[in-house]
Amino acid sequence: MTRKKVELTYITNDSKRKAAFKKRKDGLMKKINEISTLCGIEACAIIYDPNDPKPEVWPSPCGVQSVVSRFRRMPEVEQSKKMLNHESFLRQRIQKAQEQLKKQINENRKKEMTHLMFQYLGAGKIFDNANMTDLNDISWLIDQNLKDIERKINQSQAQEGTLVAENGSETVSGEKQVHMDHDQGLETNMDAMQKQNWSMNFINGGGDEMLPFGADIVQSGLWPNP
Amino acid sequence: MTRKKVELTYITNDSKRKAAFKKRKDGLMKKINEISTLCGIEACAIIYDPNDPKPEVWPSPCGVQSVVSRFRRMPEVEQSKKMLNHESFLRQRIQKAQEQLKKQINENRKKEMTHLMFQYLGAGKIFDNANMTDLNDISWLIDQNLKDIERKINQSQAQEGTLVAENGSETVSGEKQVHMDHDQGLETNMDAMQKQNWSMNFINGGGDEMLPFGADIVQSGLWPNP
DNA sequence: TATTCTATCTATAAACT
DNA sequence: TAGTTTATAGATAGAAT
Repeated sequence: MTRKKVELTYITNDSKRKAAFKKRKDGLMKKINEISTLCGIEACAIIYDPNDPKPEVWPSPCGVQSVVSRFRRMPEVEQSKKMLNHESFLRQRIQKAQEQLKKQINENRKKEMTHLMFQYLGAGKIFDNANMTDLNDISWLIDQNLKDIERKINQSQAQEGTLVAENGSETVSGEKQVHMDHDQGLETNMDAMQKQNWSMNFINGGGDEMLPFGADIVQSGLWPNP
Repeated sequence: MTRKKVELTYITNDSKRKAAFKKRKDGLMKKINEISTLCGIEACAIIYDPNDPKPEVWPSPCGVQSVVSRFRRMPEVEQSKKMLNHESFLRQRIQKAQEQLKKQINENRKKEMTHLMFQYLGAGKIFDNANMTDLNDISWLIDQNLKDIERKINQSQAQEGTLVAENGSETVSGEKQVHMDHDQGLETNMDAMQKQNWSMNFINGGGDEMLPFGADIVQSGLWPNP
């Protein structure tokens, strides 16, 4: 019952294509009207229905003539300079997709390492049979988590500063406090999955800096070079 | 915290307008690309950023030239014939809005009358101090409801036809049955609102014929005539 | 200022009339 | 076939970075 994600290819079914055309043409016209009004810019669109020799245009035949002649007045060289044509449009989209993919790979790696980290911690084992890359990443991950906790503690201390001072005690160093918590965590026998959940929570809640790994995977031939 | 419904007027705030322009231009280009691919049609768009003498075009300068020259080859008279220009575009939108308004007014009237009807029924009063129009509408409403119930009874009888015949008894007339139910309903002391809910349920569930009232209200000067 | 994020609005595919 | 309805995919305003 879930609507599909619209595959971007020619719709072969005649009636469906016709229906889609009508809807999308209307939507497009609405959008052009909106951007023109909202942003006060000149724009036009021309759309040909293959079953009809007369095109649909916006904003009006005269408006189109005006925009088109302005377009034609410009020398060919200028035209192709900074313009967004079909090719650069596709480049743009590919680049965006690459960036998204990169992010996703990074996210996946992060989760993987978090999982691995707590497997080790939960089992009370030492990191001896993990490979070098994993160890580096886990190390980085732990550092990030610590920094995150420090940041949060500093924040809450800033908020409760007056309260602490009234008790007459010195403010404890955020960093020391954190390391103690972390070490204690190593000794408990909490279920690994629970820990992971907790971990994911504060990772997602805190800053989401880019991990240092997996950043160049997408450059290795899957996509054409821009 | 709720996002506003975007008022369709020029955005005066410079940075907001610029941001909106970028987003909407990208969206528009994506849409043109999609309709062109999905429906296999020729189309082009030209958009001028006032801060940049070079327009953004789709699908490419050459593609635009091609579509534009095809457009220009057509005699002026033909151009303005069946085309959707700015004016007819606005007409279309106004007409749509009018139809929606008409529907909404009708819906409101329907609910109002249903409410009124059950106020009377619930209080066990006669319809003596209601005005003529209300009485007509309530009457129509009741008729519709009765027809709806008959239809449903006929349907279920058609389904259970064999079962009834096996019991050796004659099938009771749907209409008679209905009237009895309705009369009994008049004598009970059910809470009026409960009845209304019940009423709304079967009204919405059944056929939603147009009520005979309120249909011409929007014609009385609020909107320009198409 | 530009980019990213997210809550919300809008477009529209699919089902139904 | 064309219009209507409904639920989801997609666009985007406003906030955060």
